[in-house]
Amino acid sequence: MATTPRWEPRRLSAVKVELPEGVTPGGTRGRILLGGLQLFAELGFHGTSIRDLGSAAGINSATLYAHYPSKEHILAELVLLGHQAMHERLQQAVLDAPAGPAEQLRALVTAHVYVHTDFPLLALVANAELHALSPAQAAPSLALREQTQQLALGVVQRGIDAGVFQVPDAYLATAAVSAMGVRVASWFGPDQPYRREQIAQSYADFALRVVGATSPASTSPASTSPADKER
Amino acid sequence: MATTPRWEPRRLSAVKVELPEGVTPGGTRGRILLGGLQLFAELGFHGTSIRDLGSAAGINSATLYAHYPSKEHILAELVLLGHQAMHERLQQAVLDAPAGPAEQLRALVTAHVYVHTDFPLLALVANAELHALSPAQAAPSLALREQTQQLALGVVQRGIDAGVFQVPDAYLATAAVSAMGVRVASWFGPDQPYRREQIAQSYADFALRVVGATSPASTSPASTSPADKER
DNA sequence: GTCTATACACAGATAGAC
DNA sequence: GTCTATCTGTGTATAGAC
Repeated sequence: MATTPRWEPRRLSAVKVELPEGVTPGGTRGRILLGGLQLFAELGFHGTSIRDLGSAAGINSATLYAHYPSKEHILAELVLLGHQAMHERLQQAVLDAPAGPAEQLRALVTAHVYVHTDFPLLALVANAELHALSPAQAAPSLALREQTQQLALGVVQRGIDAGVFQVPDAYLATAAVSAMGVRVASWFGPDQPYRREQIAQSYADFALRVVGATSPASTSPASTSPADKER
Repeated sequence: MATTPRWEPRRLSAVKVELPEGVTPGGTRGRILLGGLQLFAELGFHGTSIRDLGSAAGINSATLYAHYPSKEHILAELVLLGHQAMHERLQQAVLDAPAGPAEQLRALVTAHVYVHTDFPLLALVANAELHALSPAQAAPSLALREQTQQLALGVVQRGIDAGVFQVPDAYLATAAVSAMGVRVASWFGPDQPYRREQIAQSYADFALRVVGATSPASTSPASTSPADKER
């Protein structure tokens, strides 16, 4: 058999297909982008054909080329949007937070979780399909990623330097905290019992515990319980 | 341009391409499996052609079909090997550990990190390419995955029930701890300054902090620093 | 901008000789 | 088991009419 039927199990729950406010282009270009978001998240870049993309956007595959010069350009735009949204929100979170390292880390992790709960498809595509881009197309996103990582690393390092975080290595702690949030995009959805606020608060508590925050800026040492338990 | 040249940036550091002891078949079949491990990790299942697989194994692409009935079967074997290795090692770690929840969680996280540092390619393929398998081919791996998750969840829950873990929700804590280890496969390699033992110990410390272990079974509250710092 | 039609490289897989 | 040669569908992308 030479064909590849589409029996692949869904990679994500039934999540709303949407992009951050104000960045979705209007008209056909917007529909192409949203279709690409869903398909790339579900089947991967190489698993998605331009005919798939055309169908999802309600147009013939040839019409795609009136809007994007290649399939790769569609992915590149999505990956960049994802990295921009991440960087903007984390940077704003730190800017809006009180001055202490604990408060800033809490703000950072909260925003990190929210990006992954609010735009799980975009986060997944930006992370998992970045490797399918050419170096030139990936470069802007990689630069943003580096900046975002430095932002988080800086918060942790300043907490250590100030003596309010008790953790031997800033990088390992940052990597661990970052990993927690990234993974949320893989399981968050309407078919599980946790609300976004609850996950964000719990994960912020976890992060402060990981870095060994002496007087955690937590609302309570235990947060809340899930809306309903079925796990 | 209708062709797709292979300029994709590498998804992983230059890691040794190997499978757990005793599971690599001999001869050509083994070379096919190892070649598939490298290629699927680097380019993804859909990004790898059967001609790529043949070249990597040093044979003609047609010869593949004397060993596997389809390209998908090669991936299926790799994904299953990955899930088996994970489940066996985590189960053994818990069995070998002292009885307390803190000691068991430490053993679990240590083993979890080691699987990801010792077989990062296999862990990546098992996690990231599982979705490319048909439901029938994915089923055994999904069953193992479920068992492994229950193993970890059980350790955390027993710690909570025994009153030695102080965390409001077992599932969120387990998901967070699991995420930390999974991500290690994406950055561990010879080009970074951390040794596997150091990561494992730090992450076990992090895990005990996340669950709020009262008297942590840690060797020290601070573990060690990296061999050399360049992060 | 959108379509139909099509070009042409490559995909997975098979036939049959050795 | 391994090869050469080949089948056939699908891939990305383009040409040209409307």
